[in-house]
Amino acid sequence: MDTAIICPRFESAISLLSQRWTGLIIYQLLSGPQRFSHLTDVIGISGRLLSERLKNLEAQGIVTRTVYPETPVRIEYELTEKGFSLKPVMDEIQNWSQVWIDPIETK
Amino acid sequence: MDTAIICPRFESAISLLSQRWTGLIIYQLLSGPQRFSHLTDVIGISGRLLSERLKNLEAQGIVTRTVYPETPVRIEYELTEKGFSLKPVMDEIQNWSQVWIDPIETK
DNA sequence: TTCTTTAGTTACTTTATGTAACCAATTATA
DNA sequence: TATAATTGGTTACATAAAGTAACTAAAGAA
Repeated sequence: MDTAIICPRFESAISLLSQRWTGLIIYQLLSGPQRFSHLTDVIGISGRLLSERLKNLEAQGIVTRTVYPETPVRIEYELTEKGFSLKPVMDEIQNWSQVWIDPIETK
Repeated sequence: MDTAIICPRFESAISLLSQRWTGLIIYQLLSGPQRFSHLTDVIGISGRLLSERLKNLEAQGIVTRTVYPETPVRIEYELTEKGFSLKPVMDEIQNWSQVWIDPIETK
């Protein structure tokens, strides 16, 4: 019985990225702090799910939420160091996609 | 209106990895060809979903399926070059997880 | 007072996933 | 000959997650 077990830390990390939208949110935030409505526009996610995902990412220390009490209120989401350090992962996904994904079928 | 659009190839790649189990299956197959039942055991995925995912990965040219008509039949799943070239992505996820995931809470 | 804007939330429908029982093919065993 | 064992699935059904669209709170502007 070759019961080679998968590294729990890897499993935890991949379960984060396996959650729908999470990878895209992090990727998008790599280009700097952004507000809620901008994220919905650019990513194409609904407010309901974006709200849920951002709360989750905040709870995991990947994203911070900052309130600017202007009018109307401005709230910005930004990657923490932990979040930003996912850049090499995103870069490799980008690299792979440039080589292997046909731009015509793009899903 | 800053309608910066997300690269469609990146989006396509991340939607692949955002599908539950897909990342783990690819990661596991990086260590060599493996059969159906071994994958269910190691990954902890049900036969129903493993079957679905493998068909999908095969259709995308990421995995091949080989039948060995022994007794009982042996069927092996193996990464293609396209699949194997996701190794750098998996390596970076691994790296990140070693630095940022606390082994105690592991999800 | 009514309107706008941002950042959400709520209620409801549709899709994806989890679970467990079942099936076909093939050979070994009683 | 009938029964069992093994692999690689599939089917049917229950539960969880995601999609959709309407709604809300806060706060200043018209």
